[in-house]
Amino acid sequence: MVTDDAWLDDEQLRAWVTLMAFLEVMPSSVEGQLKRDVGVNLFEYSVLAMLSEQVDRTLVMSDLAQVAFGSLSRLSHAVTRLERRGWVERRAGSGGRRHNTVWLTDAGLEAITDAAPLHVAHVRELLVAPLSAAELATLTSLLRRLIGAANPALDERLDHLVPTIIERNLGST
Amino acid sequence: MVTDDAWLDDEQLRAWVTLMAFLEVMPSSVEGQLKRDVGVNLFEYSVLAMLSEQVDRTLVMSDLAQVAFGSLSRLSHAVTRLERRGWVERRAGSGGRRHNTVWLTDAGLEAITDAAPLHVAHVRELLVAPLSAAELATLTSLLRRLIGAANPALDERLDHLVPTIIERNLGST
DNA sequence: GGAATTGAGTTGAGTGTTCAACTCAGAATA
DNA sequence: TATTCTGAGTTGAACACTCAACTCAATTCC
Repeated sequence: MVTDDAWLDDEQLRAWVTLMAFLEVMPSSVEGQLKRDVGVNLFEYSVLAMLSEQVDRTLVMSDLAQVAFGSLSRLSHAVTRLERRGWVERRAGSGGRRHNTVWLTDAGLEAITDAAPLHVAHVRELLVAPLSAAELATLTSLLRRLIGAANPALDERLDHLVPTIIERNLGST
Repeated sequence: MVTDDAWLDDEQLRAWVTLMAFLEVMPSSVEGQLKRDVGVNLFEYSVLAMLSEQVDRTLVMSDLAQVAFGSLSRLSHAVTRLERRGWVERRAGSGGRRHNTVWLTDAGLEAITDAAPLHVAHVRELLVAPLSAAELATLTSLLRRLIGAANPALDERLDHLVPTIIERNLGST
């Protein structure tokens, strides 16, 4: 049984079921908090957050899609929604019309500034508080391994992305 | 900085970004495999799988919703779709009309039987292969802690659910 | 310098999920 | 026995995401 390559043993099945539950519960908790407190979904929040960390509050569409972990199409729809609220604006990109950029408006900056502490508090409850520092580091490295198996391209991009986000973030504290 | 309760330190932020990426990549990989190979989404697959592990291939709607980690509404819509394919049927529940049950048809059993090996192979690649047995156990317990923080009710249900699924599953090998 | 190609971004249709409103049967209360 | 209440399930509208088709500008290639 244990050596049966076609099925999963107890421990593997336990892991899989737990992961299923995790994938169900984690996003819905985060989305719930953001919907209630800010009125945006997680992806829209990421878009606003990534823009706010930029000195000129501006990012090229395709770059923004990468750092927010979404497709270009998804971003385009999201930007349309955020535009309707007056939180971002589309602008012709510098250096030719080949690139479109998104700019975070003053209202958008205010929105994300108000939202961030609430969101961070929730993240602390959800991810930081339940685990010790060592456990958190362990979790991060295990998740990275799984990301690598599922999507090597994204995994490699994370090598650059994560330090970038962390570095930018230091300026905001 | 490190003691600032309003923000996240580097390691915490790294963990959060990694988790965001993980929540993006993991479901889409699983959904992709199922869509391609079986033509169902993950939730529909779970519904079929949970029914197939039942001796009478039948489950009450609300119980099925629990074990497949979805809301009753979501399940109702999913059952409608699966019904259209002839893979499940709604039946009046035993003992009064208070409970509706879902029954896995022969065609549905065949579909899940064909699908399972492909799905399991993908799970092995995604979750089992990249980690050692010890790491997998560690991951499971860390995820459980996070589930507990996000949704204590589900966490408690998992205490009963996981052994039940594992036990049923033993019969199918 | 015209034609095909490529890359960035948009759009609309189709699909699945959520949310709130609804139905309906069985229990409880009077 | 009528009335209210509760729990299970369904339904439809609103919304977000995906996917494929499309536009348009910049490049490349004869």
